[in-house]
Amino acid sequence: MGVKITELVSATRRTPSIMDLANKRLAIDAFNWLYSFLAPIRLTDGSMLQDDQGLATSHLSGFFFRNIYLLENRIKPVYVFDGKPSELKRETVAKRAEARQEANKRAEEAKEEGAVEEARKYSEAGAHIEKHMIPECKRLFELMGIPYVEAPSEGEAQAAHLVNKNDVYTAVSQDYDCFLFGARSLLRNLTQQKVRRIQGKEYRIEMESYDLQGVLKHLGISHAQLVDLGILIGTDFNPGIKGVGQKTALRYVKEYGSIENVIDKKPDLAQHLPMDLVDRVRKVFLEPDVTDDYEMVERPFDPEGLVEFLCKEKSFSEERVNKRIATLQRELKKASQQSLDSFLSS
DNA sequence: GTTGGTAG
DNA sequence: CTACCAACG
Repeated sequence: MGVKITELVSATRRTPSIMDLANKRLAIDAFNWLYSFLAPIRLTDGSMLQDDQGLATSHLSGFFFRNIYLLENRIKPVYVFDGKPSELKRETVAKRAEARQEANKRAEEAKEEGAVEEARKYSEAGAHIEKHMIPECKRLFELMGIPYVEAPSEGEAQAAHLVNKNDVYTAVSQDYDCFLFGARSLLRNLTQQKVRRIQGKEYRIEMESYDLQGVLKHLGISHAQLVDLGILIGTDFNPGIKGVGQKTALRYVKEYGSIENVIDKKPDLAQHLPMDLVDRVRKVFLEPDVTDDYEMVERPFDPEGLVEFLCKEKSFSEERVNKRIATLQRELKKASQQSLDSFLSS
């Protein structure tokens, strides 16, 4: 879910075009995107797409088509996988697992009653990563020539580390947690940009880019204070204080400077926020568990291997897969010809 | 989420 | 060419 600071950062939002990302390397939070595929990529009744052995394939569909789109635009993705979750996250993880199980139970009931829309709604809420999906995603990335990095712990922390080392141009995730981990820049909504018109007005889900310096300047606080603000609202590592949202948290942090001072002035908050927990969560964000032990190996794009994997093993339509690979290769050829032309004429 | 066919 | 919608595995 991530820390809820949408309202606080919205004023600093920029909306780049996909062309701005050409030839840029991007660190993508793999689990974040994986979840984002599992809810919507389903049949009408809410069941997942699956191979002939009954294993879900929605993750492969999502990543395959999304990656083709990125490569077509000459974007260089690097996926970052989560490692071992922090001990502090255990409660959050357990709570979410429970909510998903509950949703899946309701989905089953709805399916039995023939309530298709209900079934779909609850199935989406019950979406969860299955064990087999992660090695399958990695295999897909290898076949598409896309490197990936294993984070020691949080993927977002490692992605932030890659940006701050200038190994990538930006971190990509729907969550703002990257900022708590100190990422210089964050990109959201990296999907195909489609316009829809309602009563003559154009609406689209635009890409959003933010930079940490801009956010901090706008809010008038430091990075450490942003972390405290997050802790007051609640993060994946602590529940936050009931009744304290983004506006209030910002006011507290600006007025009192730190959580210690907030608690000093409002002692009744202390029971919701023990200082030993605060210090542990601060450490998660300010001294993140990251590694320099990675390499971003770019392999060749392997069309035959992709067809073998997706179509032969995972029941994808050969026509659809081949078609998309063909248009990608056509686009890349066109792009390289254009850059050669402009080189020769300059 | 993305594709691709169909209707306007 | 756009809008809409079923299908995708």
